Amino acid sequence: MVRPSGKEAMLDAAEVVLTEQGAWRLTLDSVAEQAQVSKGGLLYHFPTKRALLQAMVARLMTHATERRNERRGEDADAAAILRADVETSLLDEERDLQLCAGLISALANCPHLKEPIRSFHESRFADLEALNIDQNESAVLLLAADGLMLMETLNVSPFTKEQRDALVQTMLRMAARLAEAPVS
Amino acid sequence: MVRPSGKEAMLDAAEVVLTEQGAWRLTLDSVAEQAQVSKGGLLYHFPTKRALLQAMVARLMTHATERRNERRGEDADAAAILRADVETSLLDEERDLQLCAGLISALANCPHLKEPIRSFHESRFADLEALNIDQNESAVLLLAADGLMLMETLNVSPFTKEQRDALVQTMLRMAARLAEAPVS
DNA sequence: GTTACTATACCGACCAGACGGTTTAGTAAC
DNA sequence: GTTACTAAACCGTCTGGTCGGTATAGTAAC
Repeated sequence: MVRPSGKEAMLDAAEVVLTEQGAWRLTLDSVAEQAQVSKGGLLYHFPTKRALLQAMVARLMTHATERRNERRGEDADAAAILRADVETSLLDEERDLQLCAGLISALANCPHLKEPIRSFHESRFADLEALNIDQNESAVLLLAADGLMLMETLNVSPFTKEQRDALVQTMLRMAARLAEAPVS
Repeated sequence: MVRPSGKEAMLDAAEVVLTEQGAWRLTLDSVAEQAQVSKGGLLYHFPTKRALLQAMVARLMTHATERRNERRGEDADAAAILRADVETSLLDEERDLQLCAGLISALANCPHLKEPIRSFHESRFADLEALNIDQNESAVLLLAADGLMLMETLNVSPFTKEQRDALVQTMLRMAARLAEAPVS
């Protein structure tokens, strides 16, 4: 039987456990079970739990960056980029929300593992500088999208579906307005 | 000696542990130690850990609501209310940030304990309805403040101090503009 | 004023289970 | 022989929770 270097499969399994069972059940045993691998096999590739978490964050941020770049396209103008960034923040799939929620608590006690996440956001906001639009107001708009996403992730969003839809429409309208306005 | 009904002192202790040691160290033992009480004494007042968490959330939300109402004052106009809400979101004390971060992970695995938090936010946004300003744009502004706060809480904020200051100024400027603009 | 009882508040030893991690012995493909 | 595992026992630690007991204060009959 061909072994496709089970590392990726193990990371997949860890994501499944994280989304379906939460951060408190993300144990070496449960990840190994989900990956249909022995605990020893798991620890062969990730010598500590921290190493596993680190690899998970790295892969997730790589994927997030790829997805963002996809959605932006190649030669997009300011309006398209702003809109893409707002839309990318507003994770629509339940799985992504749960994954994000899981990550937040899984990484709560090892702050320096969150550096890739911080740096991901840094590049997001840095990209606004090249855009000939009001950077601060644009950043506020992106922050609002992030805020809504985080509230939903943490399950404390107070909005009904209708209210949420209206908010998203408003954000997209504001994005268009910002892209057209002159730099202040 | 007057007995101050140790319950409040125990909740104080739990907050200290949460801010200073994080959610993973928020154990019955460490709370009892911090409160200078035996574990049995702690469990006498809070029969389960969940009950302790619930009491913590309840007290924190009560305090948060009080603080928000204080900052708003009595007969504030739309501009003052918007500004107060933005400023209240942007927790400036390190302790509040850590407390919030701790809560987030402490409550990660018991979602229904977060209902008081959701309801706190609900009332925040519902108050915008009485204000004769654009509700959606105002909500977007508040969300941006929440987004910045949550990023700082989760320790993934990509902004320098100068960038953050500029963002806050921009939010306050947007608040003033919104309060003056007619309802769309 | 002693005895009997109750309620409140608390102590601290103990327990069963889970967890991260180690170790050992073995397998099987290349 | 190296790489990539399996299987299972095991260790030390920590955790939430239980349980029997204790200290103090108050009540009230006698």
